Amino acid sequence: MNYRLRTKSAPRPRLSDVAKEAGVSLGAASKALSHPTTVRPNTLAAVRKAVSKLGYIPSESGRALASQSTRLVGLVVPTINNPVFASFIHDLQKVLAGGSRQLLALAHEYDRATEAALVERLVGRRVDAMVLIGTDHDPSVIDLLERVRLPYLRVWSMDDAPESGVIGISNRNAMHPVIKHVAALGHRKIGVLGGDAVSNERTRWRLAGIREAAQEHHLTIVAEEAVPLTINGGREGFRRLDPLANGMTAVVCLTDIVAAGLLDAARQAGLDVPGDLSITGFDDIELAQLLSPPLTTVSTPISEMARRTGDCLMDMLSSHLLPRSILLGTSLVVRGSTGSPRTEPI
Amino acid sequence: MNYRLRTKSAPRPRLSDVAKEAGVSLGAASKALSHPTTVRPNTLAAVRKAVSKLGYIPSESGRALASQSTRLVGLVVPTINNPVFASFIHDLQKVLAGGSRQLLALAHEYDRATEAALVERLVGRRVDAMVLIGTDHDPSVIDLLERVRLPYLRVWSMDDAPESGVIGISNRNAMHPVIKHVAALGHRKIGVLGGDAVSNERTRWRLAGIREAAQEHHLTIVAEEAVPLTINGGREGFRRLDPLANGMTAVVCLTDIVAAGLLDAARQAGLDVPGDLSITGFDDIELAQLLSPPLTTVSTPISEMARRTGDCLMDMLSSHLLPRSILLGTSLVVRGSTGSPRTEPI
DNA sequence: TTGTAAGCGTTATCAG
DNA sequence: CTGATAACGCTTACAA
Repeated sequence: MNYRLRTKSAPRPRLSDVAKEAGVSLGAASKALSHPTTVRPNTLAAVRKAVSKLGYIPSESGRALASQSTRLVGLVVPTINNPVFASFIHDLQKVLAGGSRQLLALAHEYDRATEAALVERLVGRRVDAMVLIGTDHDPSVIDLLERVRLPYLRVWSMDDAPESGVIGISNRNAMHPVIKHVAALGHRKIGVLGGDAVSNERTRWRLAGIREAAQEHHLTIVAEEAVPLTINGGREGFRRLDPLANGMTAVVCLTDIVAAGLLDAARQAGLDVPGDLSITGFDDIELAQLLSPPLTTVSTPISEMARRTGDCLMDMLSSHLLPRSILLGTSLVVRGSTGSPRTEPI
Repeated sequence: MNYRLRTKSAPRPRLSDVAKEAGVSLGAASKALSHPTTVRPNTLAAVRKAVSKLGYIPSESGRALASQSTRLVGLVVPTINNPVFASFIHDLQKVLAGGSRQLLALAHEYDRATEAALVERLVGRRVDAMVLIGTDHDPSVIDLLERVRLPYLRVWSMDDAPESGVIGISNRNAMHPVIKHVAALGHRKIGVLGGDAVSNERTRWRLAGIREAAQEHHLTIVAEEAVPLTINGGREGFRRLDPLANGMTAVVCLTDIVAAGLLDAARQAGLDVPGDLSITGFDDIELAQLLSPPLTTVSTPISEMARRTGDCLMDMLSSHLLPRSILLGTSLVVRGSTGSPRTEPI
């Protein structure tokens, strides 16, 4: 710390300065900038000239207060530090930019109370609309949103199939092809590795789908472990499941990240994948195809989800209509991490 | 689209409603909320009670206009869809949240003009401070920031070693250990794969470091290719370099992502890594250790960068002092993707 | 300590 | 089409 940063801070030009410079009234200047077609070309030109001469940049704060619109959309995600959410944010932001709105994204780190607090912050910021991940939230969250009548969308999961305001996949249904695939390869005893079912609805629904399908295909779920949804969580999961010792020939993971960690630990332990152990993931992040062997996983339409979320938001904001829910599809991507179990020991 | 979203929109309570409910003046209510210690306990209690009764949530718009502070920090990154920037955002946000500020992050997608436009948007939002990636920007960006006297920090690269306001690594120096390592393994002819040196200063400085070090260690750079900094860019890079045909035994990549793509393409082509080709990356993202073979790369202190950036921002905002620049260290992480070149054909 | 009142920088209404 | 003028919701001297 050494140099002084601001001295007297020459005040930034405001709209009234522009108006004065252009020789028009405040109102005319305002209209010239926000509704250029409703003023005379003369006026418009004069205002524009004054703007560039003064280097005027309109204050969104003032504008927000007067117009009751911040042009900000709030988003609360579990974490930004996860490729699925990062790319969702990235894509959504791109759509919103087209409508000259910006995305204010906050991370709750898988904590319900934090999520509720962040939503309140965003309400305080007077965002024009809000996007939440999933449909399972602290009751206070939805209460608040309804009370202040803030348009909101829930995305990612559509398992409980609400009629409107949700855009997402069926986590439950998404697991069926996975289990079918694993069963078809001849596996009979599997393990499952996911997040915390209590706090994570995606884990919960995927688990539900697995159980249904396992029953249908006469697969035995030897163990279900919950770990942090990180690489290290996956490694930890390998230790906890100890697949070989417990007779599993396949582990179904509820995210690619966790699968990557599990795969790493399995190979460190000298297992052959898929010879000794088959592994599946969920999300189909870029990493999945780069692993050795590349990961069999479920592809989720994140970009499309982002695009449709953006479109819906724009619609909601202009029409004040609540959009009908949208169910997006998923698909099984079979790669090298799954195969038939060895019938004989090596 | 079917249900009506808002009806008459009951107006949200404002501070004057709270004041009325609490039986105090507007000013007192304001002070009770923003400077709780400066009012009588009685008043404070009454205001708080009114707040919760009415479900009052202060408007940041109003507050921003009156206090001339949005509690928002602007950040412009190349892309959010890249683990290094995603985790930087995540970590920085966490630090800022501690100071009850929020991060508004925008992506310019490696386009200088877009970056300039985004900075102007953020200035329009009246963010309290701004963070830019790198020191190489359109002149208009810095001009604007200086003109409006907005505190800003530049992070990531510190190659041109400015005295203040920059937090980052030396990309140039970071490459020396890589080249030394490659040379020590016995390589003599290498290829280099990075982004576009014209628009990407990180690529430029890393390239500079490689050239210096290559000369020093008597390595020949057979080819330098510029590709998009994506997995597919890396794959494309493999085709363009065609390392074996051109006599290279190692390719030095300027980011892990690109290295991952190159590695994938190399293995697809049947090459043995590192037997036929050694590969190095840069960043040490999580992916690096999961590849097969795991990637030799340069570890960058992203979390520390984020933490120090956050701390500096807080300091700048409270003290109005421009922080002295900070140079952070990097380190070579040797893993399995580098080894001695085969002296004989197989 | 508390109340009063003057902004903060726009937009929007409503006469001219 | 333009120009006053009143909001918008809050902070902050200043006075009481």
